[in-house]
Amino acid sequence: MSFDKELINWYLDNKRDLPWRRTKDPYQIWLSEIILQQTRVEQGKPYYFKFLKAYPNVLALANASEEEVLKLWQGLGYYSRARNLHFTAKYIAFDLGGSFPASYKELVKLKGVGDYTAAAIASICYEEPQAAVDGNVYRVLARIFGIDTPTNSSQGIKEFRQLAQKVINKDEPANFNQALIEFGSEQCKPRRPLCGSCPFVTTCVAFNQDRIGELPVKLKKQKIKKRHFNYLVYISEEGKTIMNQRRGKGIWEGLYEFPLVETASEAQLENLVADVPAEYSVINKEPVLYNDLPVVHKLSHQHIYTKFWIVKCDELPKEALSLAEVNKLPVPVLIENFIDTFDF
DNA sequence: AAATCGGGGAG
DNA sequence: CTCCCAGATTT
Repeated sequence: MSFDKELINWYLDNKRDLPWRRTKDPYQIWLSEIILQQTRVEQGKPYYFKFLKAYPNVLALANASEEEVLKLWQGLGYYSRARNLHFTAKYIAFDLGGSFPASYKELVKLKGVGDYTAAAIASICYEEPQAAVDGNVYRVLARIFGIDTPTNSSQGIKEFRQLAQKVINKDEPANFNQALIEFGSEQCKPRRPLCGSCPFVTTCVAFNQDRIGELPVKLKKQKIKKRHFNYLVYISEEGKTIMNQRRGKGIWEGLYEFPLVETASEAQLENLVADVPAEYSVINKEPVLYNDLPVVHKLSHQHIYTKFWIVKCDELPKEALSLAEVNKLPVPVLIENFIDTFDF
């Protein structure tokens, strides 16, 4: 039997009952695909339910505020996804009259929708034969067809997409694409794949050449940078504090945090006070270090060593917020964890 | 072409 | 600890 039909048969016998597999509504498929970018299914599920409940359709999402969307996205990471999701919802609702783009060519123009996501939506919702190549697909194709081009190189991206496009089943691209992804996730797993029950074991190049552990090939990852964050947690007598929104490029764009003083190395009280910006001159008492050991917040490309400094003061500017107001703001997990453990 | 952007689970 | 997850965008 041909590769595509064998794969689809495997899928029909083994596919999981996932919530977004019960619909072909482009809004719901789009939402699920954005949430699942670089995100495990089990991590994304609760967010999919939350978003669908809060925003049942694209107009509801379009009518929300960006801050509200970011708050719902809090904890999922890669927050540009949430901002692009909201931007695109407004574009579809208000500029396209609420009707979703219905082809790969149009879908890929949407902000936050790249090659993979456009192909996924086009195939699942409209049965357009466009290969959706994600991390799972790279792994399956690299092993079965014995391809050692690095999957994250320009060559590899082009080569794997061409191969996927060549072997796709054009009669049922929705099933084929999801089958390839599901197969990579559940059968041809990164470590210890289930070769003993694999329908392609006789033809799989990697298995027959004993190269399962070598494929797929990925280029080395970048070095992790260390950063030192000092958060000034102001507390007024009426229990209010100061929060700022992160602007510009960089991590956590659009999220809120306490006034931040970043230092080149771990700060001590003496060199910290000298670095406190003038706009926080309301300080009338010295910062008191809350955590003796810096909290290490580990991201995929940087480690953030964090010290929280408590600054008790008589009064704060009008923009100071109560704890109830703080809890409505979207914040990074690092800040959320602090707020949860600190007794205001 | 390479860097950047989160957080968490698995081994 | 390392790897990687239903990738996209910017530099």
